[in-house]
Amino acid sequence: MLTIVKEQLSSLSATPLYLQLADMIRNQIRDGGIRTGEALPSERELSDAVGISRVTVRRAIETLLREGLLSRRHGSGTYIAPRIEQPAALLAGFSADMRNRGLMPGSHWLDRSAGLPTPDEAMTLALSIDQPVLRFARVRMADGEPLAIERAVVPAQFLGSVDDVQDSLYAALDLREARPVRGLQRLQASLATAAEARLLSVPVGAAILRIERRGFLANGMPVEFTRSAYRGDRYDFITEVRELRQEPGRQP
Amino acid sequence: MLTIVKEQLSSLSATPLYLQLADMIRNQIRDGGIRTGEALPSERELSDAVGISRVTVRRAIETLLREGLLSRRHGSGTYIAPRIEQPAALLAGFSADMRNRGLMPGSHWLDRSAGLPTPDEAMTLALSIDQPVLRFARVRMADGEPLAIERAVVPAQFLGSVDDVQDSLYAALDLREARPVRGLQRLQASLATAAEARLLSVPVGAAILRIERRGFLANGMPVEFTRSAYRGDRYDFITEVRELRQEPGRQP
DNA sequence: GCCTTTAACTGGTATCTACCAAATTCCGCG
DNA sequence: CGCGGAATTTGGTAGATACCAGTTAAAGGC
Repeated sequence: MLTIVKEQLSSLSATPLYLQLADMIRNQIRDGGIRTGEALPSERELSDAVGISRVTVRRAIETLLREGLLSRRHGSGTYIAPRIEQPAALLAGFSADMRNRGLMPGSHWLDRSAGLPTPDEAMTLALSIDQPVLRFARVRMADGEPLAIERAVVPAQFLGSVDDVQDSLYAALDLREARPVRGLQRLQASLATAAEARLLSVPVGAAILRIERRGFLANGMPVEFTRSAYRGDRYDFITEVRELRQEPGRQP
Repeated sequence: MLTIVKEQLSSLSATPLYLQLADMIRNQIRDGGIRTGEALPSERELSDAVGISRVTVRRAIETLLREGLLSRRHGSGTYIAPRIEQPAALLAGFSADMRNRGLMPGSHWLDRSAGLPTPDEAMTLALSIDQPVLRFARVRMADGEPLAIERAVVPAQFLGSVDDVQDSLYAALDLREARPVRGLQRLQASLATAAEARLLSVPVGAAILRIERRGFLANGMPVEFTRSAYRGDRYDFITEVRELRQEPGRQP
């Protein structure tokens, strides 16, 4: 049973009502107040139980649908979706990714410098070849063991100097309000070169997962171009795919 | 300049108005009627140009925002997002994936049989060990060359018999209205075993991209468990990542 | 001339209302 | 008792309206 407390919603708050309601429902789902498969109260019930309009209730439900927490069936009701594991790769940087997996992130620097873009970097970052970029190359560790080599290139305009990046590139971009909200990643299986093998302490010819990521701002401007090489024996990449049109589902 | 033809919208049509409008705008963007960066007419303008309410216009725009075609700025306007390539892996089966890449899909069967699930198959498909499953194993080809080995397992309840699957597994599932709408994929780099090397005509120890996919219905029921081995030298996997909260973007 | 203020845009949230369409429930007929 | 069909309940779409909140550009004052 879902218990919605009318008094917890405030139209004076800065956050919109529909997000407040969404949070409320999300928390109750997380805290186990409602079992999976169980139905939510109908939109009309919710609406006048909480004293907000049905349209607003629907908006709240829609955000939760998009997160995959609920599923709707026309004519039947709105149900709590079965617990699903979150894909690890939700536009998280390496540090966040590792923490999600319960591992201790670490790194040591290979290179941190300013310079000019190579032709293909200029191309993918939509720069002219005289606009400076910053380069960050690190060996990334998980629980003290080398896991990946990461080489990031960022247009200098988005970061003051290379020293702004201490632990996390994304944290530094966040401060400048230049955190990417969208990314395109390319994954490929390959073999370790001699240099990579040495840095990752694996034999030459070991399996390597190469990930190339481009990060974009909301307006589409590219901010990040990162090429990584992950140890194939220690790392797997989880991703979620959906249909574009998310229509109401069926349920027996 | 965007030209919206009022007469093309019909409230009699089966598809809702907001989707009709979204299609209309989407087509004009694709056909290059409007340049990237350019602003759409304001919601109010659109609204009374087409003769539909602003709420409906907003719904149309929202679906295009989610597809990444538009970006909105509070107080400023709605803009065409810069052209972005579509991620190939949009819950497409192998055949559709290959056609997207401009390659001719093909396959030859290794196995097509009914049986009982192994313990880990039963686990991931949420079956008991006495519920029958169908197995499909194929070598997948692109333009006549072997590209991947694909082994799919589907609970028998979702397909009549193994003969229902001719070319495409997804087409067969579609007919029974059991097409997955959501999938979780796990990618890992690895090396070719002797058996794989023979089937894919690569040397033993070549780079292999292993993809494990679980497909789910809208209600969360698992319908598909597929393990594939792709040639690392011929295949790369493209994926898109987003922030959960998609808020309006900034633009200079 | 420049800077500040103000007014006129823009999208963002929220209301009430009406009706359509899919599922389910209930009831009466055979 | 079983089945079919009507009534009810659920979500889905669409409208008109009001006001709030950022942005931008024009109007005003210095």
